[in-house]
Amino acid sequence: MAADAVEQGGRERVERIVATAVELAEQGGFENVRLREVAASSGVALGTLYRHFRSKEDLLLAALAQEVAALEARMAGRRAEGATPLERVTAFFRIATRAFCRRPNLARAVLRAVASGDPELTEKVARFHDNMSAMIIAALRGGAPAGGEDEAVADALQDLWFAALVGWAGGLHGQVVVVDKVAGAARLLLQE
Amino acid sequence: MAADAVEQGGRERVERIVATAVELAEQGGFENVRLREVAASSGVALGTLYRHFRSKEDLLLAALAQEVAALEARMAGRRAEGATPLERVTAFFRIATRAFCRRPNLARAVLRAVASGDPELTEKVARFHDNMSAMIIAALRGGAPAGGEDEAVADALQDLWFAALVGWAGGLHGQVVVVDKVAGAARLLLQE
DNA sequence: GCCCGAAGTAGAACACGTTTCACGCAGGGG
DNA sequence: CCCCTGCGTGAAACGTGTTCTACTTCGGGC
Repeated sequence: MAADAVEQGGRERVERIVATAVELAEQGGFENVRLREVAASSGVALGTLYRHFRSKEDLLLAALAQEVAALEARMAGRRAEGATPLERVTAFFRIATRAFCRRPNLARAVLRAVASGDPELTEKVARFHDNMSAMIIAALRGGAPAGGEDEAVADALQDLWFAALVGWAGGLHGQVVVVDKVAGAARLLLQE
Repeated sequence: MAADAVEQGGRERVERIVATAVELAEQGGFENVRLREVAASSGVALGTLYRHFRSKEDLLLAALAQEVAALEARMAGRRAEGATPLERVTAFFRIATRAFCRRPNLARAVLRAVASGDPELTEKVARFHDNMSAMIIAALRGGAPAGGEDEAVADALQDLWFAALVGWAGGLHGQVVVVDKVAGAARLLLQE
């Protein structure tokens, strides 16, 4: 194949596919990501799409990976703000929630992919989970201490966050409630 | 129409439909619940099925409602076992988890329906949530006390349970881990 | 006794995820 | 040089959720 520069838009196929999927998901959520349209809009054949992604959910998981990477980059820059673990972890979830919910339709679509329960995707979901855990633990320990239950607390908070987001996605409650739920649980968990 | 007794099997259509869906879900999970087959197997037309249920997810939610009702009936009979709130709530989640995971394929299918994020189903999901909350709170307070944060704790534990079940459904971990996650969080939340 | 509307039926039709097939094209090893 | 392999293409095909249409049937109110 010709040099990358000759590719449409200069980006690799996979990148283009994911970008198109994100765009469609932003506009109309999960159902709006029609794979024929993703393929056509990315200037790619349907078969090519399926060569790189096992399923629609898999494709949306790639979008999630992008978002997590962006969040990681953002968190890497700053020192954790807040004097106590509770303050720091609350601040982290506030940022993460805002970032995630900024594009509601995309968020809902991605959430649905994560919750699909497809065993093919377990590994990727687990990777996402680990990345989040690392960030949460980093927020809990801001400086040095490293409490004994950090992992357990981080795990619980992440699960809580996920469940709250699913509730948000279904329209059960607003974005603020998501943060409040996690923050409230963190307060109890950290006994402050 | 003739008296109910003349209906096939003596059960109403809706009952038969849900029962068939449960059966198919037990055997092969979400994808195995093919609506044409549900209809045919229930001795009903496809249109009838859609007159009673908005979607496949809606149908599976009805199955969930059945399970919750069964769990409620079961819990209503016994007095909450355990001396402390922690013991009681842990026992409750052990029972609930076992009941839910007894038929893994059905459980996964139902979970997927709950997590679909369909706004049409929000109300039913909320009702399910409320029923669970009531049972959890009842377990927390076994006799009298009624701690101030009971609702918050119950809510957190339910969310945690849901997230853990999604992880279980995806194959991330076993049934035991589900109970352990909830129990561990309960231990921290209740400060014991 | 008759009519109406609700619920049911049979079956076609549509949309979209997914699979498959036949083929092209480039690059690298023999 | 030729073939082999891997990626890509275009299009057809399949299965299944969902919708639609035309027809039937039943029970209750006039």
